[in-house]
Amino acid sequence: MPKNTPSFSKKLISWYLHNKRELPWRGTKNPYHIWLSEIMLQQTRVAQGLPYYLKFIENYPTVQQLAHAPEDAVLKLWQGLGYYSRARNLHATAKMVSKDLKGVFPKTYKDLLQLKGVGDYTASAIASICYNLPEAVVDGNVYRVLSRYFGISTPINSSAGQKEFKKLAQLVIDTNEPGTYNQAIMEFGARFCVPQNPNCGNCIFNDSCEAYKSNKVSELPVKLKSKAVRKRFFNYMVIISEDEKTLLQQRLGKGIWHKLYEFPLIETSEEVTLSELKKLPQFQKFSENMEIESISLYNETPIVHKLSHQHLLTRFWIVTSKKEVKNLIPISEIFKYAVPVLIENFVSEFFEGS
DNA sequence: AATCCGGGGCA
DNA sequence: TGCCCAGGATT
Repeated sequence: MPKNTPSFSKKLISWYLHNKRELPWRGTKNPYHIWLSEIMLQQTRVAQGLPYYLKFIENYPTVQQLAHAPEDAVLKLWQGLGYYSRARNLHATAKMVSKDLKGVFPKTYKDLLQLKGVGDYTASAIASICYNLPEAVVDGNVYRVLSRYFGISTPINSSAGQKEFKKLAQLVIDTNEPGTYNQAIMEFGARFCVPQNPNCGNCIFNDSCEAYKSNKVSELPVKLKSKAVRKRFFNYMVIISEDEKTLLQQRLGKGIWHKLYEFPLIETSEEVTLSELKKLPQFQKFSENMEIESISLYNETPIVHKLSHQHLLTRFWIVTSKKEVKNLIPISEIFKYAVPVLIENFVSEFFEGS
C-alpha cells in the first residue's frame, strides 16, 4: 500500500539518531530495565515517569529484588504516578519471572503478552528493543504520526481503528532494526509531530505527509469523545487523638486507589452539612467505638481532585477524640503508607510543621 | 464495544 | 476547560 515506506522508516530513524533524548533506558537491552520503563510510561509522560524509574532501579536493581519486596513498599514507591494496577501487576510479574522463570524474561511477543500488565504495546516494545523482533508498537504517538502521514481518519479509539493502525504499523516497520524504528516513531510523535501546533514547515515529511498536503493536520488523529466524568462527594474523617495519632484505612474494594491508604471515608451523593453527615449510617458506624470530642470542617469549599474519569469533591472533617480508638497510628508515621495524591496533599498542608 | 483506572502538563 | 500522555484489564 504505502509506496514510500522505505523512505518513511529510514527518514524516521535518521531523524531519531540526530534528535533523540538520552534517557536511562536507552542504550540497554536489559529486559528488566526495558520492561520497567515501558510499564511506567504507559499513559505517562517521560518527564513524569523518569524520577520513578530512577527510584525503582536504585531500590530494586534486579527483578529478583523487586520480587522479594513487600507489595506495600512497591506501592509506596509508585505513589503519585497513578494507575496503581500497574504497580500491583509489576510486582506480581516480578514474582512470577523470579520464581517460575528463574529470573529470565520471556523472549517472544506471544510469551511476553502472558505477563500481567503487558499488553500488545508493551510486548511489542520489549520484543523489538530487547530481542530485535519485528513487532510494531502502536501507542498514542504512533497513532498520531501514522494517521497524519497516511491521512487516515478512522477513529483511533474504535476497534476498527486499532486493527487498521496495528496492521499499518506492522507494514511500515523497519524489520532490520525494529527496536530503533519503534523508538524513532514514538520519539518523533512525542517531540515533533505533537498534538497541538506541530512545526510542519520544518518537518522532514512536509513533502509527503498526506495531512499536511490536504491541510488536515489539526484534524488528525480522529478520536471518539468519551462520556462525561462522574462527580463524587468525599468526606474524609481525620481523627486526631490526644496523643497525636490518627486512623488510616486501606482501600480493598473495587475501584480507584486499590490497596492504597486513606482516612476513613464517608461518600455522599451531594455535599452535606455536619448535621446531615451525623445522621448517616456510615457516620454511625464510623463513630460507634469512639467518644467524639469535636468535629470541625477543615475546608468549606471542596477540594476538587480530578481523575481522568471522575471528579472527587472532597472535604476533610477534623475529629478530635477523648477515648482511645483502636488501630491508630502516629501522625508522624503517615508518610510510611502509600496514599493517593489527594491525601498526600492534605497531609503535607494540614500537618505542616506539627 | 464500552468502561474503568491517576496524575500532571499544556494551550 | 479540554486534551493528551511510550495502555491494560475488566465487563
